[in-house]
Amino acid sequence: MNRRPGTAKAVTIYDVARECGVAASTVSRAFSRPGRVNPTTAERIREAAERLGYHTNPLARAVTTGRTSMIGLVIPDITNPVYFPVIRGAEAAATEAGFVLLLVDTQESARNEREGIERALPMVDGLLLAGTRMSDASVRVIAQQTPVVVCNRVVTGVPSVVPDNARGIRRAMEHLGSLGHRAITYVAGPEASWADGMRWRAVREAALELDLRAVLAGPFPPTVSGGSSAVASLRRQQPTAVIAYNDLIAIGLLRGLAAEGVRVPADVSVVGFDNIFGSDFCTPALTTVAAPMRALGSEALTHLAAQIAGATPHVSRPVTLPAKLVVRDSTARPGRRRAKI
Amino acid sequence: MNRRPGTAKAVTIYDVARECGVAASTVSRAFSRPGRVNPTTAERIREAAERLGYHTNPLARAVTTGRTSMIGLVIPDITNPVYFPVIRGAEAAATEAGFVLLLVDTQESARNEREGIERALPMVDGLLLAGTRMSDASVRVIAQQTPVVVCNRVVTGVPSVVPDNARGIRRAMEHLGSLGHRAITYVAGPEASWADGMRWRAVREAALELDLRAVLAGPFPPTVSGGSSAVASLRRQQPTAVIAYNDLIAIGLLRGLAAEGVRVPADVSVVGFDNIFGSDFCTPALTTVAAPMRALGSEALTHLAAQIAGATPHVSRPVTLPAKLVVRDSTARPGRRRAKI
DNA sequence: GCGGGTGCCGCAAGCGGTTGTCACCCCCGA
DNA sequence: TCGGGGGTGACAACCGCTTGCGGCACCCGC
Repeated sequence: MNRRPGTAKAVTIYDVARECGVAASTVSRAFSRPGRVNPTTAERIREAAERLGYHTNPLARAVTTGRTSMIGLVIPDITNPVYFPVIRGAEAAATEAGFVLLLVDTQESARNEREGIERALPMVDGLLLAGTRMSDASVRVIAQQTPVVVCNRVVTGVPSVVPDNARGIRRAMEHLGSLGHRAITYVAGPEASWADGMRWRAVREAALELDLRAVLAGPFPPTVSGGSSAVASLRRQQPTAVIAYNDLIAIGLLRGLAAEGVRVPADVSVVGFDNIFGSDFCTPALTTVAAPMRALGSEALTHLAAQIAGATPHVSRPVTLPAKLVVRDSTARPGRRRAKI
Repeated sequence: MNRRPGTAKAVTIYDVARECGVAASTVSRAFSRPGRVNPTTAERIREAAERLGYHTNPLARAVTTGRTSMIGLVIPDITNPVYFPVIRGAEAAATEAGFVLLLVDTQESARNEREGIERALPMVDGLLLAGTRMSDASVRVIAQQTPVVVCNRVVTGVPSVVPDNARGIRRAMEHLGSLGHRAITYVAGPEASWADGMRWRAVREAALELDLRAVLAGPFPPTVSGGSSAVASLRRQQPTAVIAYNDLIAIGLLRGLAAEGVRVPADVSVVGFDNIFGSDFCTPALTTVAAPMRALGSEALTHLAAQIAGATPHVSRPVTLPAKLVVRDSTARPGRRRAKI
């Protein structure tokens, strides 16, 4: 460690060893493999280490063991509120499991993602891919090089943890159906998104089972402004109820609709997806399908840690966490349409 | 690198060296110190490295050089929307400068913060403290061990980058004053917060200069529910205008006020702080003091990188970035009070 | 033709730990 | 009393890369 002048040189196992008259290897073992060294010696070493302020250097350890105790967290857009709880969940589980998180924000770019992963790869024990934009094949390639868990998407052959969106959508459709809506428009997110395909399919299936009609609008960018811009295209379809790809779009919809004088929920009901920060204090408060994002993060990380520890990854089917419908103020019985939209 | 069975062994400088008949040290130099080796040899090496898929192992490098190319990003609460843009800014600047970010979420706990920093310390080249909860003295202690930049707070003796909150508040006070408000209540955040003290002081000073009256309410937790709970204590003071410690409190205020039938801005104007995600789509849209958080993050990281590269930290006074007032719908002329609050 | 630069590259010693191997000691049982 | 075995701890090699030092060519000028 070439510390800058003025900063003390880090204390090493050799210092500790000298201090209490044992070999460096004994010090090493005292920490990495307790039981392999006499309890009293170990105690002496531990005490000396404490006194000297010794901390084992994770980097040096990593060179020989190949294990860094770091996990790469790959996020498409750290600015997207959906990911906050998953980061938090992952962080908590990581410190719990003795790992530290390396952040890779790819800014929604596949190139950035590739480069970021490449840069992180040599220094992490595993990768947590939260909403990756890569192809299934690419993910599988990565997964062959290092332990990987995918979060919020399923890639066959790679351990995945996802919310039970189908069920959440089913609940939303039931809710809308019971309110008296006959046709539901799904306002789609980005085409490349795995989740989008999944959700649209779930909407169609639920529609079939519940004897409703499913209509597609979009795709739109999964942002507030994307949602606002969707209003125009909705004008043709005159829906009484829409389910948006996510809350960001739903909120954009709310704003765009309000700007055109369309009342929510009186004129049109809107359901969001994700229950993000803010979905409760927009106007009207958004009815939304809530996935347990925080649990998703921690669950994914726990699996990853297990896999790193040597557990064989469990890939037969994805870990599924329950999603629920949060009913708030943006849904109601269909009213007399004022044909304004 | 003890890679798990099934994964290929990483290729090293020795492989590359053998491949093109030079010594390993030459390969090393070809990458770390171009110019120190013959251009044609360097090219040959680079080409062989490419062919073999060689990537220099940052960990091994770190062992000898003591430089890891990692920067620790310490965030009190990753779930707080204020930090998203600073993370984003820091991330962008980090990759720009060839660093990677180690995330330390302290969950608002000083103990977590201490432990997290301790854990991160041996593997980072520097620390970016965004809104730390530690004491000035503790921060200075850390800063003696490793390069540190503090973001969104000033610690004397340690390089800091902060928004020009005083000026933002001044603008807000002017705005409120020109609307006709005579007394402004500051709804305080956590007492331990540096920013809170700073803001309250700025409110008082601006009040003095503008011939307004400044009133203090609080402290309250800097959360939406904290803001809601502040409504009760506001009832006594009957303010016509409040400035909240942050947008979270302001939004809570909005909701609590609405629940009691108090109209914003007709009965009371509210100004927030931070311009977080959601402050534009709450109802009414929040007038708020907007700090350039993203710039804060990137600026702080840039300074940190410079410091790591050997620049002497510039601590005489904090780097100050402009803040501005975003006027939206939550402020208006004081109306006839309905004495409901 | 020879001494002295200079440019390029190899040697080997680390950096701070980990770990396989082996020597040693002590205790126990025969 | 002696042999064997288990428990401890030391030695040294090694992980992949960096770097000080020095050797070797080659070129220049006198």
